[in-house]
Amino acid sequence: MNSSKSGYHHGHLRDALILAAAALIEEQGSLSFSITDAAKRAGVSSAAPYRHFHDKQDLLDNVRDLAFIGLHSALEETQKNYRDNSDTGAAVYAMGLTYLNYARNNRAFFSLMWEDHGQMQPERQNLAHKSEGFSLLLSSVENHLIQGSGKSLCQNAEQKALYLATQLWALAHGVATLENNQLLNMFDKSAQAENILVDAASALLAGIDQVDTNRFETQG
Amino acid sequence: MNSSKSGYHHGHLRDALILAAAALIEEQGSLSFSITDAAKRAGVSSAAPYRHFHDKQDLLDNVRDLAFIGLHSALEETQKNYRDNSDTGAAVYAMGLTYLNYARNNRAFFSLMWEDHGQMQPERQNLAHKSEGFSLLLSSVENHLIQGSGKSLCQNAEQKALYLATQLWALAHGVATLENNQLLNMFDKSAQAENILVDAASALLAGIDQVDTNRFETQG
DNA sequence: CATAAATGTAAATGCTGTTAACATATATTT
DNA sequence: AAATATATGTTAACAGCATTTACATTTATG
Repeated sequence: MNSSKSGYHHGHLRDALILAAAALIEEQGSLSFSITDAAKRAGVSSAAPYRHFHDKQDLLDNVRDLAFIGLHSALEETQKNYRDNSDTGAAVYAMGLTYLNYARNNRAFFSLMWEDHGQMQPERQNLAHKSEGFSLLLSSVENHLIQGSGKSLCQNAEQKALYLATQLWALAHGVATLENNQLLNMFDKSAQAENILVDAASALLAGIDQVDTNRFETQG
Repeated sequence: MNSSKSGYHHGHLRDALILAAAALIEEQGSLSFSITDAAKRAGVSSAAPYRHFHDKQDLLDNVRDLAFIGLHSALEETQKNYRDNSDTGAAVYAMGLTYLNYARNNRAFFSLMWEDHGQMQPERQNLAHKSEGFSLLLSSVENHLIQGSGKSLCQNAEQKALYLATQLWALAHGVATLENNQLLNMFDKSAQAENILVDAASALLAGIDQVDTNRFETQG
């Protein structure tokens, strides 16, 4: 398992190519790197990658997996920091802010994670990674709802949490996406993404009991 | 100004290329059409487009303009339909739903409009089109705030409307983007994009007076 | 140790955006 | 109307790209 056993065989080419691609994406801020460049960076010829990946999309899929791991660990860290905090709402906001900050600090990765760049096959979606991140947000929301109601979750409360978490995700995703494309403060020059996200999330958490409870009552 | 004056000169090649590109984008659901295909569809050689567009991005910029016109007229139509409706909140929701429906019915256009596909120069952004659409949402929000307070907008109310409109835009954009990438009901299978958007927007409109008024009071 | 499998290389293919040299139609000037 | 400049088309070429094929070399296996 040496790095360069012979000078001919690489030893860790698969991993090296994923890291090379990730580095190129970060540096160039876009997904339009070439297989040739990634191979060059790993020190092999431009055909070598095809021994480890079916095509460029396959390589990108593996970079995407890496990106999801990064986001997931950031969310996990945030949730850990709020474990003993009695302000369960603040924990929910913090999850949203972590999402926003990840998007800001990893623009191209964030785009790669969520955007369907033309020809994504369903099998390549990797639902596991996506659901793991959402589960963390969901548990924060559930924790907050328990705190708010004074009792444990019951009846359609689980569905309520699921619905609220989806709303919060959509909100955070919109803020992060617009911010990343330099659109969010195009009109309101003084607006800050963090404020917009937290204020809107506050309204969502505050409004959940008033507005749309009926949707869940009348549904079962 | 004939369609084909001589068989050699096209007559309306510039417009024909924009329409051909738009058609290819719609058909293929992505922006990865080739100049050659667009030229072929317009009945000219693959080098002819370069007499009318500096490069492919220039052609895409013109397709984007077309897409913005489509969204703007849809929003304008919706606003017109709610002009004499006393339910000003419903008008705001309708603007969001129009945005969502445009995104659904024009996936690739929607992506082209907002996403920075790698190398967008600031000059090519066409701020006018973007701000025109936002202005329509903003006026709907202002109208709702006037209705709610019983008096006309005063003090920092304009800024409040700007801030709220930005929040609503981010929300609608997030819902539309996640929905277009088949992510929105990945976890909550029963969730409908329309419900998520309207319910969350309701909470935003309901919560604006309670939660973050202080941000505007302490700011001036 | 022989041989199969894995993993590298070089060369070729076809598609792409783009440019250069050239041809023809249209507009303008005399 | 003839001469000429400009606009707009063509064909042929270029480099860069993803990908494949034929071949070479190293590693693993019986």
